[in-house]
Amino acid sequence: MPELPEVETTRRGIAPYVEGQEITEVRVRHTRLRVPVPEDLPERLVGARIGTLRRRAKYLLVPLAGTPGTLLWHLGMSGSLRIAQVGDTPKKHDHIDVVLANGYVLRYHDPRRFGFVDWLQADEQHDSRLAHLGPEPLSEAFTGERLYRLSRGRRMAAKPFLMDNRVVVGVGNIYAAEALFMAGIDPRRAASRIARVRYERLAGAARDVLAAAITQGGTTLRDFVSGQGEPGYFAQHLNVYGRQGQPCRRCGALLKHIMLGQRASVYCAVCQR
DNA sequence: ATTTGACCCTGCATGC
DNA sequence: TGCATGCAGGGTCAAA
Repeated sequence: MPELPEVETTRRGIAPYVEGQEITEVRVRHTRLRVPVPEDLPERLVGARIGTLRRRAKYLLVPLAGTPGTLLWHLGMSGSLRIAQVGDTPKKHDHIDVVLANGYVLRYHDPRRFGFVDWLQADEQHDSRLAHLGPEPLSEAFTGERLYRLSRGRRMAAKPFLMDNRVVVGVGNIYAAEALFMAGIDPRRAASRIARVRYERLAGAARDVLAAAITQGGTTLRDFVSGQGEPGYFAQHLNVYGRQGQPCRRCGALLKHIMLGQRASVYCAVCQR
């Protein structure tokens, strides 16, 4: 899926086309997403106006202006939201269309259907999906000190620890691998056995790599596209993800590939300790 | 309590 | 060419 930079790229890409627009029609072609599409989606959306889009972790929040209703949209592993024109023929796996008064269509595409769209509980603080999320990685609340404190007594490997949404949100498989490389930390190292100063480096690395990826419009591996259908250009900046067997850009050693928590992990055994 | 593994689903690359 | 296998930007739940 889209990790945080890809969701943020999507939000920025579609916002100019959808914000302030009235919804004139909703077409649901496939209701069986990870969470079934709410049956009342069309009737509640049609006639409503879209407010300012927000993002929390990898969720996109779509408020309906002047009402307490807000859509919670998650792109799963293979989901994308794109701007289409009225009349563009839907392709395979284009599951939902939100037709707007300006002639554009917000179109949801998701081959694997791990994503979903659902109503956010009126109170964001009490929504079970958002309530226990850790801080945004680009916020002041995300610090090396926090990583250090939460890691005490945790035997799990550093990489799955960094990908734990209660620790910090939005860091998925690509950017966890990249941040650990930048910080020189072995992804297998027990979280409890990493010193405070090294966590400060890791927090800084995670912030830097996510910010750089947003600037580049995200990472396109197979199928990620922005709201306007553009790929992201961060893939060419990846140091380790997907580069197993290739030379480390820093020391030249061949990058290793292991599985950690069911996820592929690539790292440099020389630079990461 | 923490941690691991299975699972949701389709598409694609690989190997026989 | 066909078929089987395994893996892919995530998150949730049960079981160990």
